[in-house]
Amino acid sequence: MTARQNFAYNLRSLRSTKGISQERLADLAELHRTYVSSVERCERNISIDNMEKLAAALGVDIRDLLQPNDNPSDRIR
Amino acid sequence: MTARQNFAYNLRSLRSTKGISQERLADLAELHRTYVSSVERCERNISIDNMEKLAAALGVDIRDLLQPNDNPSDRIR
DNA sequence: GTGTGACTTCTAGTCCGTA
DNA sequence: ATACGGACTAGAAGTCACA
Repeated sequence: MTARQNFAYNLRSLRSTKGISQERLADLAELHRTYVSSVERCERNISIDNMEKLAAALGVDIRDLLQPNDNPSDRIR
Repeated sequence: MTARQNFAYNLRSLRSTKGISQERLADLAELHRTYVSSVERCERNISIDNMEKLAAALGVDIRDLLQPNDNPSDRIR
């Protein structure tokens, strides 16, 4: 369970809870749609500035996106 | 008070509380001494992987390094 | 022990497309 | 609405010499 995996999982989870699309989130955070997609798929080593942008776009604290969770898919890796 | 500023401040603060040098921390985290220095001075837009390395080296949770604080120097900026 | 500028290598991040 | 690929540019990673 890396920080990156937690971030990816929480991002997707929070985003869909709020009912917004990757595209919309990307716009709000001023990032590219495909980039948000790759972050959620845990492919990217995101920087702190962009983590903050995404957190702000979702209206949460950056630490909320780093909260440990035990999503099954992470355990597989 | 950006996430970056919080991280920088907490890193330095926690590190010196533990009484270890930048050099020692860098070794523990497998990063370069001058890189740690520049992160503490808020010059670098550090990535999540390196944040995790530093947190692990200090024996704390990554979220502890993102805790908001009201250090005076940040207010000046 | 730390700060800093300069530098190269590597990847983050964008933009175009297809499915 | 999302995944994924290729090609590209911006910027982070990583190192060094010197103060």
